[in-house]
Amino acid sequence: MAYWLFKSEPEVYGFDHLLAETDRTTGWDGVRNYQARNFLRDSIKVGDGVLFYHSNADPAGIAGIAEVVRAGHPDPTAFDPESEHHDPKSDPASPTWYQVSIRAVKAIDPPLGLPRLKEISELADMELLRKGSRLSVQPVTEREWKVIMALAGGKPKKKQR
DNA sequence: GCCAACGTTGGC
DNA sequence: GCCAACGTTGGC
Repeated sequence: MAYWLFKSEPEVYGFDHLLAETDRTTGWDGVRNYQARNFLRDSIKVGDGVLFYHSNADPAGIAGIAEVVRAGHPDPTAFDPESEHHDPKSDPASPTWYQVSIRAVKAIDPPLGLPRLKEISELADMELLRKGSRLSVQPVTEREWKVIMALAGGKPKKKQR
């Protein structure tokens, strides 16, 4: 069991889109970065937790929780000439690009905004918060996951301000 | 819209 | 293999 953060622009595909899918499930296609591809192909397993992050958004932040329901398999959009993610260089016999399938678990509404996340000292080392970080599929530690779950639970705390 | 940070491409 | 040019990401 491991934890991940997936980025998406909500104007393109937000957590609401995932909730609207059949069985709240979709293939996470279109990833065209090798480091992210390696996670999708090799590391992400059924049952892993996913933080659904809205980038280029107002507000930018974690908008939902999902779970992995299918491990890495070839991304069909790479072979589809109609797809904007088509990659003619990818050979179906030895695919370049992979996807996993995820299912929505629950929305975080309102999202956990980026400024809020930056305030949490236990999250200071998150890949997401590193300056210049662009990785669209990234690992999250168990500790970070638990902290975020607690924040997402929305329970009032004494120290809240 | 700006621009820093990053990844990829291609000439050499 | 080096690295400049270019395109993209993503916060602000």
